[in-house]
Amino acid sequence: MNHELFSDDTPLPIGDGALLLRGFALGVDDALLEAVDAVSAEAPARRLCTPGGHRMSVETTSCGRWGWVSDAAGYRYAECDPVSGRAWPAMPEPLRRIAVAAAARAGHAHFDPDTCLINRYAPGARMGLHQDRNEHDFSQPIVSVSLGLPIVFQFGGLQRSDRPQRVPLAHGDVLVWGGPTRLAFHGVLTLKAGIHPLTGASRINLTFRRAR
DNA sequence: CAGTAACG
DNA sequence: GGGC
Repeated sequence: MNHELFSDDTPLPIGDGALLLRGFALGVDDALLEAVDAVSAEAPARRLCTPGGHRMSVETTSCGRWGWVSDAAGYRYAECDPVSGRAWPAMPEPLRRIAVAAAARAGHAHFDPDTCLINRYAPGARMGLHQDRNEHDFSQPIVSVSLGLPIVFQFGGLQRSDRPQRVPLAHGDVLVWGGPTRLAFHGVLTLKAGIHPLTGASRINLTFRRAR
């Protein structure tokens, strides 16, 4: 029996222009987590507030030219970390490489991310349905890397009222969406408690985008 | 509404 | 768990 025939890396379509690359980051997971630790040492993750005044349940930091921030003034990209007043840490090469490779695998040959949002989920943390729409160029896709504990991703449509499909995500999975679904509503359900050998009691999500 | 609460 |  040739198992090569059955262990293919064919991207799984989850929508029009939206693909799940199962285990795509598995070979470089250690390097990614090491990079996340380095970024977090320079720009510690913190819980942001939404414009509506609610504290988000995830802990957020960023690297790259731009960092995603949210406060009473709204959602936006900032060149400096508002906590330190300094520029965000540079995007570590292992992070950039996996994002560019995943985008290419999904058919986006010229993805050039200038920001990586790092979200840490502890048990009980979640992310409600939302659109990534603070970027300037919607022709560039979104690349999302899952590390650590599994979670259920929700991928909806272009309207909040569209019922999202549920996609279980595991350590090493990578999602790429763009084109017709670039503005699709998405989120994740509440993280359940567990222990992952590499991340312990948490899940880490890396979201790569071209902000400008 | 990148949110919570209340309610079926 | 899903919609407002």
